[in-house]
Amino acid sequence: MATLADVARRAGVSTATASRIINGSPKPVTEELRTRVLAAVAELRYVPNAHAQMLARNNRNAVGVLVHDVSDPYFAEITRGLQRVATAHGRLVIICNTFREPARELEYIDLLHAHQVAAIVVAGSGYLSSDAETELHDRMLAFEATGGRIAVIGRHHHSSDAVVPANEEGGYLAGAHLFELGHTAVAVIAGPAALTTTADRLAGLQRAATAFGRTLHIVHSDFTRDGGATAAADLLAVDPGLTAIAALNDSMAVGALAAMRAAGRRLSIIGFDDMPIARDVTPALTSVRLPLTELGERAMELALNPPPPNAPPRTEHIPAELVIRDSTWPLKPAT
Amino acid sequence: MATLADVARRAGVSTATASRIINGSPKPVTEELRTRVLAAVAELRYVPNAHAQMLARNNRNAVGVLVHDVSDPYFAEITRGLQRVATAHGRLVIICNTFREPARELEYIDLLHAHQVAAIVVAGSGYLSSDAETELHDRMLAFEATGGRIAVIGRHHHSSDAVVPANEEGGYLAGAHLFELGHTAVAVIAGPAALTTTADRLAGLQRAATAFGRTLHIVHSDFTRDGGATAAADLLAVDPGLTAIAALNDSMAVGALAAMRAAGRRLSIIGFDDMPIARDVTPALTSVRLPLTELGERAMELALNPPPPNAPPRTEHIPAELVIRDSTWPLKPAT
DNA sequence: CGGTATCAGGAAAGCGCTTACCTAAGGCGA
DNA sequence: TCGCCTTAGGTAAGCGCTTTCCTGATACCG
Repeated sequence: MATLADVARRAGVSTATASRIINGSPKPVTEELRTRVLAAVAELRYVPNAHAQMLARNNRNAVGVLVHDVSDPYFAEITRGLQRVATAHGRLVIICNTFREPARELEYIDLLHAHQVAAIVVAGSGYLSSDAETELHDRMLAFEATGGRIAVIGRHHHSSDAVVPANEEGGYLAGAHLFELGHTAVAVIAGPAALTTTADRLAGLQRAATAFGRTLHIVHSDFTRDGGATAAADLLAVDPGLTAIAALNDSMAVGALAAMRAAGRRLSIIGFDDMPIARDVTPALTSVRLPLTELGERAMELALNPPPPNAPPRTEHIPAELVIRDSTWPLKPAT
Repeated sequence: MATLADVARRAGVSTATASRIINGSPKPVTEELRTRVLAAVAELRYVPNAHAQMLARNNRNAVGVLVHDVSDPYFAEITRGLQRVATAHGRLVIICNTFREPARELEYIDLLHAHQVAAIVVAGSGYLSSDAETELHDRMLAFEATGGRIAVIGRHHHSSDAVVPANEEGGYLAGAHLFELGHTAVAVIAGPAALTTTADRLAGLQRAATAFGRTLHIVHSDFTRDGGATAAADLLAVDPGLTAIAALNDSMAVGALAAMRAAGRRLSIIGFDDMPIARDVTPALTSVRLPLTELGERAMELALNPPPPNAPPRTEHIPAELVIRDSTWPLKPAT
């Protein structure tokens, strides 16, 4: 591994000069030396050691991202947004996949901290009052105390900058839509009860139910397609009178659609997030749209642009929007 | 930012001792000091500086991954596999999104090199004989020359370890399937002509066409859902006699399905990759399955387990498999 | 009781870079 | 001609760690 010293020796200059030339420092240098050094760099295939640079310069250039699972389209979409703006700022992005294990989140926060990242974006639902969650919060504070920046997406930490998707409002939108169509027997396929995202969306749905004087049949699943399919199958078996289902994300809605097809039933169904798949299933899925990529972009912007000193944490609300397609229709009075 | 020296001072020991205790070195230390140091660590919220550690230890622990686009389900799936085994080995994964720009690939290779990663996995199709491609190859060699390991997925570099999906065979499978069903007027919606993946899959299709004494109508698109939709719409307009379409990935197949629906036409259609969405569209998509997650896992294993010295590069072939669903059917003779 | 083996802990030399500071050589005006 | 300011380049002090080697103290042996 060629070092700067090798380059300097080969070019017959000091490491100081070599360093200046390679980094294009403002210090003037004769053309002669410049070409010699650059030639040495090329011949030795010299690549500077980033760790040494970080250490010497003491600047932070990378940013870390914590996601539950990159291969989940929900996070993939968010990640895309995060990466777009990070790249635009010339930042290296380190993506950490927690595989939905809270313990891994803690590990990764420290790891990113150790790697001197400039900022950490924590994406994805938090857990309702768990030990891991407060522990995480602690570490986030510790990281911020050392000058690092934190932005969270959809978490309920009110000490860091946050972009918060309108989960509750979205839930309301979904519920209101179904009730306005005349449905009375509606079930909700929710995500894991421990997640704040589940809780928030559910709260909105409940608010709609109350407003319309209705009740909801709630079951919990796991936000996956197959989980949604199973939940829907159970629901159809247990509650034959059901006319509509609200799934708390599109993956589960798609699963539910498959289950309904398998059971030969047709219920109105509404999803959440409006992921790309929504328009390609049959019937095309009505969904509560959340601009995922934008969520990521906003969060990265918060993370990268430090707020004025001693300002309170910034919060950016991202509205939800109902996208009506073919999977919901008015309930016809029983014939 | 607390340093080791701070911890040592606070615990009243030397940095050497502090370092040993924190890293659990085998050197024996009195319980007394151990607790003092650990207490200092906790009080100061000390997190070691990973850059300094890298520099001092001179070991490489991270691994880099180059993908065209994480949010593309194809790469998301591969990335998942990569990450699973990297995490199992306790490695930090740095994912670099090239946004399909060859120039960015070069940049990132150097960046990962500079960051002293232990290995780089280059995922995703290469370009047929472009300058950027040979340049990339050069840099890969330079990286390997410094002791770094490289594994490529589906690229035609025969100097590094590689896992190669059976693109050609898969193409043949797709073609043979369509021809066996009696289709004669079949079109192919290919990816960008410059990509090796396109070329390989196409070659297999051509081989099948030759074997069955048929010809193919080929159009190039961009591997995206909307690109596929546009291409299919054009195809339907230009060539009304078409009875089957082979799309070179599932995204385009899904788009084609949508275009056909819009045009009120029903042709047999076959996709490629068997991504999760394939079973959820209507009709469920027949597809040439490539185990994407496994592709990623294999590649990371190659990258992490160095081969015996001076052995030739290893190549792992991953077979393709035809998954027949509802989107392909026998051609009924025109009535 | 001297000598050596054992042990806990510290001093200090790097790891590869950046950069503040210094030096030597010209160039200039007076 | 002298003194001083540029200018081009070098010297060396870190950045925060790890680790080799060393020291002083204690234990153990004959």
